[in-house]
Amino acid sequence: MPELPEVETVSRGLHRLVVGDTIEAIWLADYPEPLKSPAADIKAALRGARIAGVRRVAKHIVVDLARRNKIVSQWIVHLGMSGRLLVTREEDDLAKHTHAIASLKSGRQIRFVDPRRFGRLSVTAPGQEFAAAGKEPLLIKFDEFSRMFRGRSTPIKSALLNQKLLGGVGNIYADESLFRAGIRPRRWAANLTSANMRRLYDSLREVLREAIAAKGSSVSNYVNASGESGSFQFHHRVYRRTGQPCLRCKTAIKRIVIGGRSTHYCPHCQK
DNA sequence: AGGTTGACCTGGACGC
DNA sequence: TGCGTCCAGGTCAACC
Repeated sequence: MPELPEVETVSRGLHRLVVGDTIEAIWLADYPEPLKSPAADIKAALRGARIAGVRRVAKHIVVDLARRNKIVSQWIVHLGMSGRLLVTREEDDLAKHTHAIASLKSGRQIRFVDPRRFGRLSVTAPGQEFAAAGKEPLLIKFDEFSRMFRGRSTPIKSALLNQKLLGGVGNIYADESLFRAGIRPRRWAANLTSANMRRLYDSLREVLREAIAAKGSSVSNYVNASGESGSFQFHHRVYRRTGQPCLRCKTAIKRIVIGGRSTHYCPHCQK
């Protein structure tokens, strides 16, 4: 479900709601799937820790945990396809598929809910884990962006989704940025001209910024930490618009499969 | 080593 | 109502 703009929205909301609060207790469901770290490690890292901040790295939510004013560990949440991280009151009804609950000193709770169980929870030492991760699309310079895709024998759509290259781009924003750049998703990354690269770089950053401003896309159940939907789904130009007229030229939007992922594009506007 | 595929899950939409 | 099929915002391990 969540790509960079949705994870950014959840992180900001969580930060606003819980920064400075202290985790008093942690409950983990009695099965291992969502846990990338041993349950005992997660409990030990969270219990008694103060939340120094919440931020986003690629598609990960990182909760900085402090003891005696020093950040000593990071709680890392990946939402997978269907994960939600919600700040609730203690007495609020428990959603089905709630896998973890952190109870806060303020009386509220952070709940991790994830029907499909593709999401993951882990804890690491500060600074670890992300050294080898992909570059942030909103921070990377054009030269490096361009160099990253040069010589790759794979469709540009697949390269955009490769989290070892860029971190945070998923299926919606890959399709939307390729539409804005006028590039066919099946074009090989290696065959893009530098003008193509420039348009893709600008389009990707533009669509991500607009989506963050709209608090993300809610195509099925995505909600932020307060349970509110985003609105960027109303601004999608190709994603899940198969058969509908292109907003620029009226040609029917096509759906194909690239790397096992649904891919939407305009056969007239994208070359 | 880089690239591709299928497995991992639940649930909603749709057709019969 | 029910049953089958297809689809869904993402990764990974296992293959070539």
